[in-house]
Amino acid sequence: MTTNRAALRMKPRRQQAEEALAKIIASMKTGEQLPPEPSLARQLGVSRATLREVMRTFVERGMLVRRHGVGTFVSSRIPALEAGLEVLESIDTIARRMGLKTEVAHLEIVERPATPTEARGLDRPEGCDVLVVTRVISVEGEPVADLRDVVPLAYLRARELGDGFRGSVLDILLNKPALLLVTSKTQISVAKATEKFARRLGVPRGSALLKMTAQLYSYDDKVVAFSTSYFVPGHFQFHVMRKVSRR
Amino acid sequence: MTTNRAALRMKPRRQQAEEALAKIIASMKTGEQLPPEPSLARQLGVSRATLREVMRTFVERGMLVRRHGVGTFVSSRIPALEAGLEVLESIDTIARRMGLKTEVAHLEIVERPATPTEARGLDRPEGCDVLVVTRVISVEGEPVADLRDVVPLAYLRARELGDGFRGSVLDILLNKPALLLVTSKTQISVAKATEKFARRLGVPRGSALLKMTAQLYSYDDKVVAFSTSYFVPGHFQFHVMRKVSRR
DNA sequence: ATAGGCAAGATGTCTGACAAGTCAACCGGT
DNA sequence: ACCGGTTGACTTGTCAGACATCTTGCCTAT
Repeated sequence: MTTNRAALRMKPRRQQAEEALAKIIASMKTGEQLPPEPSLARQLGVSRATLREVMRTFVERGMLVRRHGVGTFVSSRIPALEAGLEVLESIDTIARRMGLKTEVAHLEIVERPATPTEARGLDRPEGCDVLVVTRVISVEGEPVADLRDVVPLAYLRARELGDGFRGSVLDILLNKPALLLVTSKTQISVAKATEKFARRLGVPRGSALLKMTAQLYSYDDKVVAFSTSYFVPGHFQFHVMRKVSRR
Repeated sequence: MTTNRAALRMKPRRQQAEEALAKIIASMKTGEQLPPEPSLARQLGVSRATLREVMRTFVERGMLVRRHGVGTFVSSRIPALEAGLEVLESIDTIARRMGLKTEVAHLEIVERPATPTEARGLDRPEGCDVLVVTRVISVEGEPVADLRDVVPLAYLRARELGDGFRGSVLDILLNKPALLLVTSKTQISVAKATEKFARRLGVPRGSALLKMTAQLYSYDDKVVAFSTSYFVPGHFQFHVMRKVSRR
């Protein structure tokens, strides 16, 4: 077999170098200067051209600043993405990284036709069949989020959510190699807790909730999932690193 | 004078190519394939290595997807940053782009020692002298945001805010070439309108507001400004494009 | 029909060179 | 002693060409 499976393909050298450089950056203080490109390339075992492509990604993320004729400097090490919004991750993944335990409550999994709002969010005809997963996520016993994911049946069926379902539809979608998810567009707003949400989240009725709605896009720009989340403030700290518009 | 001023320095070829490629991408449909690198490089008048660095930035932003041995494809054209959070812009700039008029009310400009909270946000000793600018921004007559910017006097003085001050401290800081601002870290949460905010923003007391606090960093990672903003929901739609964590 | 080989064409990487910017040390004239 | 320009070392920016590797589809031998 000449075609090798994606799973056991070796990492491209660029990616190896990227991880290695990330470690180097993490070990340096802010404002410190990196070694010159030629020696850094030798150190990482790649050519200067490849190294420069790698560095470009870090510049794009705002972690490195280059000054022509002077050098390359560590700008701000985004601290291993604590709960930053640049990268889409499931609450479960974030909580696990912070060493916290999550539980699922009020779990409800149904297959039914999409409502008009859901159809619009999915960019699909109204009434198309979708899988709807609703649940409340608790971290260390405290309810922190009310989540609803809507996915067309073509992408996910109810039976694929095994009994070990920990509440993350996203993690399941990410593990379907055929989908090749790329980006998510997340809208941010606020909402007041209705009677129902107040009861489910254990907060006073009318208290302010952080509301996020998101569309998950595959590489060909199809909407794979449409999700609505309500977060109880104070439990998760969301932040986003923003680039200053370049001159 | 052998050293030329930053203002009239020619754009590096990479940046020219970046802008040209952005236009090409914008003119293409999603999923469409780009020309091969060699011909694209010729078309843009740069070498393949430079073109690849440029492409890397678009890949990093999720606008291009590359498949080894196959080609490069247009993924999703982030629609010319409507009010996305990836790039830091002033409300004034956003509103102007949308063709709306802004006004400033309750403007208050004082120089005084920093409060403990402000000092912590600025990562400076408590009581250091700062410039504090507070105001309410209205768009088309409707109050939409209550803003407070805190800047150490070393970076900005009250007298630098001319009489034509349109409410954007950010735009003034961006136009100070010596600062070289790079990134901003913005925390997102919610708050309920207190008596004071309710009156200033013309909303019922206790209604939910979107709260953002941000630190503005210069290239050497000094905090140049610390700002707190309260947004009336519904007037601005904030969203953020999130990358899926790479495998 | 089908499996295997093969070649075309795409991205991935490397090498070595030169261009351009920055900074500091140096040096001559005042 | 001071000031101004020059030089040179060192950095990032860009280039050209070559080869490696991956994917795909065609084409042939079975």
